[in-house]
This record gives sequence, structure tokens and C-alpha cells, in this order.
Amino acid sequence: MSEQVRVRFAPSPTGYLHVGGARTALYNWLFARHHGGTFLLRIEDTDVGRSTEESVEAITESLQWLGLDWDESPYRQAHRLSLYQEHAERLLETGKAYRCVCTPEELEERRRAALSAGRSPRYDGRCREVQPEPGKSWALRLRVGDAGVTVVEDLIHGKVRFDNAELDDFILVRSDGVPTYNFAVVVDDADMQVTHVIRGDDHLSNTPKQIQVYHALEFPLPRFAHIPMILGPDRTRLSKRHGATSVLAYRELGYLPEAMVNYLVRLGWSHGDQEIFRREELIRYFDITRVGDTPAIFDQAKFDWLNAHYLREADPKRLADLLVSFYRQAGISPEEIEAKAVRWSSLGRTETFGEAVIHTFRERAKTLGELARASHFLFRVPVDYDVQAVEKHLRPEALRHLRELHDRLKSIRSFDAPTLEKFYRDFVAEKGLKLGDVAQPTRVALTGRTVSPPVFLVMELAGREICLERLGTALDRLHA
RNA sequence: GGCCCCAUCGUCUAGCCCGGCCUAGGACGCCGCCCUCUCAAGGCGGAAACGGCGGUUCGAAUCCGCCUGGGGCCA
Repeated sequence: MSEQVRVRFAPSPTGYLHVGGARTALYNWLFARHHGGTFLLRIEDTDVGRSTEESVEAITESLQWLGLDWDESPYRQAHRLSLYQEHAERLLETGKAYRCVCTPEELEERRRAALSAGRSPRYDGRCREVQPEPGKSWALRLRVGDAGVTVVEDLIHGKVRFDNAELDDFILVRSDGVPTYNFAVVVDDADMQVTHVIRGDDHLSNTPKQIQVYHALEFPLPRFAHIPMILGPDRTRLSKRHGATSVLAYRELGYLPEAMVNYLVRLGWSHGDQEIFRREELIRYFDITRVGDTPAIFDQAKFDWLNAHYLREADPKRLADLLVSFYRQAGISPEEIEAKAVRWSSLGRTETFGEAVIHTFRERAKTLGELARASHFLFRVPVDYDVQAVEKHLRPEALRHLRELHDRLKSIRSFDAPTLEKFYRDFVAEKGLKLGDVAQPTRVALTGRTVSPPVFLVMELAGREICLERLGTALDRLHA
């Protein structure tokens, strides 16, 4: 591609950025980066009633979190109204558009009448030759010919034909002066010299109208690529009903941006059998014409798998830093974490406490939120001791062993995992037991459940004090 | 209602454009086994799909038509 590629992501700020929008942004971004082009962000905020600043912030924050950086400061349609006005006047002068004095109420009435009479609710063009009286409010309509077909040359769908007879003289500017979507989007894309319009499939039906506007304005046509939408598990358009769909919600749940990017890119695009992509690989391999044309369903399980994968790959230092806010959500203050970390490093460990937590827990967590909850017991006595676990593993015989272990553990020289493991193995050898006979009871006493990372690692992280205290409590409570 | 898009394992997809290499490949999930202090991770193995009907052709997942089913746009 020899021309300078310019693409844009143009969300309307009426809510959070959801995963579908995020993928559209991602494809645009990848396309721009692949071709060494420009990626623009345009906020379509002409609907003042529904647009909010919070949404603008949520959208830009989401994009930043995903690492989708834009190249020119974000454009705001609300700041460009005079531009639309200017082009509207041009169309009026050239006679390609005309003033329509029909009121919305009249239009609505006729629409209903047409529908009930079994006719198509198209505008009949009655104002085409009318000169409105001064002072009377009017909307601007495009004069659309009935003959011929408009062909959308789509990079993903191929040629899509629309009969021009299906188009009516649609409104470009409402009577309140606000441009309609189909008008503003064309003026903006042309003005910003957008070369490729990559957007959701839901806009394909609007495209012939927009092409009419391009022609009327005598603007060169961009290339179009309509990517299929993302559906919920029930195959309907993704919405709040489907649970977490906002990008920021996933961040709060403890998903990593690289996992989200990797998951979203594979929804509709593939490169051989490869599943895991580094960002540079995506930029290198991404090809918009290889995007599929079938709608995709958002699969939480596969996203979880990818996130777990990236959790295992990521730099422990980075994850440890992120973990703090998830602990806070779990009710543990940064001060408590700090206190623990200080005590830990005083023991002369090579890695920090946070990094050690990440290392021992990340293999069995799908998200950082999960990781925080699973390691919560390092700070707090578990409030939810699993009753079944206690019944099964803290039986009288196990408690006898725990009593003895508890006493001997007081004097063990070093409370690190290798020493603890040797200590436990010697103990079971001496008693003729299996490791599980004492490891499980210890785990339950310490964590409240039957599932945790290797128990010696857990003991090391918890520290001697907590271990002795928890074992002691378990023994007291169960009168052993 | 009209118009448009879409249709391969439960899910994401490869293959489809340029029919035979497809007894349809990979991944997630699921099931089993191995490893093992539990759970994971990892390794190995398994079940699992070309929506239906016609047509074209020596031959169709691949091309064409219809039907069905989903999605979207217009309000």
C-alpha cells in the first residue's frame, strides 16, 4: 500500500468502552501500525443528551490501558459543528440537498400510515421543490436518485450491492442544526483524510447512504472494512445482560491488557495455528483482509485461559505492584502488605514478598482478583474455614500429629520451604506416614481449605509466627 | 415489514476465493491417564463440526440456487 494510511476509531461517548468497540479500535490500531500509518481518535459527541464526559474519560482510559495510542489529539465532533454547517450550505447551493419543512410529528404520522397500509415508510420527497417561508424551521435532506445501485467495495465482505430505490432522501442536518450520523461521519472522514473506514458490521447498511454523501460532496471514497460483531453466548448483541463487557470492568477483575488484546484479536482473525501473539507479532502479521466475516461469541473461558497464560509470563515485579489494589479490594491495606514485606526482607530473602507471592500463587489463578483472594490468608485468618475440609483432614489422629509438629516447629532453625519440607519428610519417615497425612491437615489449619500452593511454600510465606498461631488455634478449637 | 450480512466441533478458528492433498487441522472448554503433599501448571490420549434440500461436476466443506436459522440497518 503506497498511500499514507489514516484510520480512525470513532466511538460515541454514551457509556463505557465495551469489548466490541475495543476490538474495532484494536483492528484500526493494528492496521495503522502495520502500514506505518496514522491512528486517529474521534469522539462522536453530537448527541449532547446522551454524551457524557465520564464516558469520554472511560474510553480514553480503556484505550490507554490496552496500549492503543492515537497519533493526533482526540477530535470532538461537538467542536466541529461549523464544518458540517459549511458543507451543508455547499450542498444547498449546488442543489444536491434541499430544505424540508415537514415536522418530525408529520413524518412520524406518515410513517405509521405507510406501515399500516403495507407500504415502505420512505420519505416521499414532497419538499424537493418547496422554498420554505423565512423563519420556518427546516431540516436538510439529500436529493437521492432512484436509479441504479450503490456498490460498497468492502475489504471483508467483497462487493455489496444496494438498490438505490431503497434509499430515500434522508436527513443530513436536523432542524435543530445537529448533523445526522451519516452526514457528520462522511464530512469528518473526508476532512481527516481517512483512507480506510474499519468499523462494525452494523454500519454496513448505512454505507450506501454515506457513499451518496461522498458523491454529493465530491469527496474521494475511502476503502471500507466492516468487521463482524461480537455476540453474547445467547448469540445476541453483546450488552450488560452478558455480565462484564466493559474493558475497565475486566481490568478491575484482574485481567491483563495483553491478554485482552490477544483474546480480542483472535476473535475474527487468525494467523495459522498461532494462539499467543506478542504485540510486535500482531503488528507484523495483522492483515485486515484476513479478518473473517462471521460473527463471534465472546468466550469467557478462553479469555480466562489467555489471562492465566499471561499471568504466568508477566514480570513478577509488575504483577506484585498491581496486586496491591486487588488486596485492597479484598480488605487488606497497603500498610499491612508493607509490614509483611518488611518482615520478609529482614529474613534475607532474595526476592521481595510480593514477587514471592506472585511466584507461588500465579500458577493457579486466572485473574489477579482471584490471586488476591487465594492468598488472602497470608494476612488474615480465613473467615470461611471450609467445614468439609476440617472434618476430613482435622480428625483426632491428624491433630495428634499436628500437635507434635507444632511443638517441633517452634525450634526449627530456618522457616524456609526446603527446610520445612525436609523437616516434614523426616517426620513422616519417622512415623511411617505418607506426606499427605500431615501436609493436608497443615494446609487446612493454615488456609482453611484443601487447595493451595505447595504447603511448604505457603508456610514460608506465612511465616513462623502465623503458622504456629494457626496450628495452635486449630488444635485448641478442636480440643486436641 | 423492506433491505443487508452471516452459517465448519459447545466456543474461537484453519481449509472455501484458485473443487481432489480433508478418513476436515489447531486452540479453549470437557473427559481419561501420567506427574504429585492438595490444587494448578505441564505431558500424553479421547469424545466432539462441514445447518437442510436440490443442482453443477468424474469428484463439493469448497461453486450455484432454494429453504431454515442467526445477526444487523431503516424507523
